[in-house]
Amino acid sequence: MLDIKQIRNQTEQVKAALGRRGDYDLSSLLALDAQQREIEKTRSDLQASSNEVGKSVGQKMRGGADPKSDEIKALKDEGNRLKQEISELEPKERELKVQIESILLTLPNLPSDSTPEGKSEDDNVEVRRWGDELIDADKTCLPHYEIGEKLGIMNFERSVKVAQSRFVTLIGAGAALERALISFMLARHTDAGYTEVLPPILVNSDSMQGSGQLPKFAEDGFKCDRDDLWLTPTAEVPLTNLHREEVLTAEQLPINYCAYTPCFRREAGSYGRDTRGLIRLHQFNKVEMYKFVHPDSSFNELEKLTADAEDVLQQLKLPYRVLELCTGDLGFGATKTYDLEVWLPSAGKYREISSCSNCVDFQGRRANIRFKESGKKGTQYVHTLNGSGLAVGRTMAAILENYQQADGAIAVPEVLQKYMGVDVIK
RNA sequence: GGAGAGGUGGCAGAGUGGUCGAAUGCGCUCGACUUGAAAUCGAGUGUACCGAAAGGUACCGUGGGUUCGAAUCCCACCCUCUCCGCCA
Repeated sequence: MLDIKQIRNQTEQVKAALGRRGDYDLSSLLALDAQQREIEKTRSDLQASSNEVGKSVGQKMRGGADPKSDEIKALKDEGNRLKQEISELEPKERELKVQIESILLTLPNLPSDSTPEGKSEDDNVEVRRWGDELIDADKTCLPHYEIGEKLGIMNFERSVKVAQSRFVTLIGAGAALERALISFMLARHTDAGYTEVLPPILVNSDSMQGSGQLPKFAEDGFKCDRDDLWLTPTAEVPLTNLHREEVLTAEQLPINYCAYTPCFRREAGSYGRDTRGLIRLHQFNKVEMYKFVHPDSSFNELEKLTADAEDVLQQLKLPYRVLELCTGDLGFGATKTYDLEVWLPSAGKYREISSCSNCVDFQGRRANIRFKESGKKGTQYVHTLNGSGLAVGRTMAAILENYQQADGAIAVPEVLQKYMGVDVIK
């Protein structure tokens, strides 16, 4: 959520920054805000008078005044009159606040100054590449889902029977490889100083709003209606909300979490895309990294977070590139994002496998997560960052394709061998 | 799911209609005493919004109601705990 004060006081800057992402009209928001403030001022003055009246009645009564005296009666009448006036303003003020809030909740975060200009993913800027492509795109290279089905380690058809399309069942070495990847990633991150968390994966609507999924993206989520619970689309949701409505101390920061969770997405609006394989499923596994940090360090922390995600790919010796997202492709809550794309030889292109974002105070304000610096008055919102480290299914896809051997077997990446207990899948 | 108890400041805990944003204790900060520390003593110590400031408003789980006035009374809801039932 954006800061209404900033919108009010630095309107032109906010407009310009939002304008880089799309078309946003702030005039009605500002008008509502001005109205609300005026009503609030009037109401709180009336309230002060009313409190005065109440106090003086109390004083006189204790002083032995007759409750039926004209003096007391006059005060009560005055109190009633004020109450009447206040009660007329209150609903208006409340309504205005609701309207303002609902507009604020739909405004995306402001892009950072360094975020490149652009309309779509085509305008993202490549920052660097890493690794040699193990397999030439020219060479006959099977897509991961064909490899998987041939080896009997994944099954899509039966998953349709069990659930529906866009689900997978992993079997034998496939299931073991997925588990090995999760363990390996978590081990890597905990070594790097992240605390492992296994959070609830059903989350309530307040949590979904706190991290930015609601109200705007309700269509993307799976919901258990009877209970006001949603299946988490990403561990970012429970991790953000772990500290919702809290005031942390500056000494507690930074807080670094990593978490493995299944993730659930409807993938509405992507019916034709990536219909086969592990790339776009309704349910997938992900290891997420998450940071709560001091505002001074969040951009620096984004570089570290991205490096921690890259480290997983490097350990697995998977070629990848790093993109900085342009204004048109930036996620709703993010101010600056690096995407990691892994090389998929069957497609002859790089595919997103991680997204690392600095949300600055956007989620902190939404979820009311603050911190206090000793000696300083008041509180500040924490900055939050999230990054996949990594999407597990897509990592498996990359491994199957990049590590396939001439005989159709899959070499197990060295760092996974101790988790798998074998060095080849055939 | 059934029965009962309860939700008050960082924590513990008092407060059952008025001067209560809230006693007291602990914690924390500053000061005094001390060679230093402990102990002791003194002062201070919530958050948000409005305001240049003085100051004002709101907040005692949440939302409504009664009243001139609500932490306190009434209604609804939420949550937590204990016991029973069910259960990985």
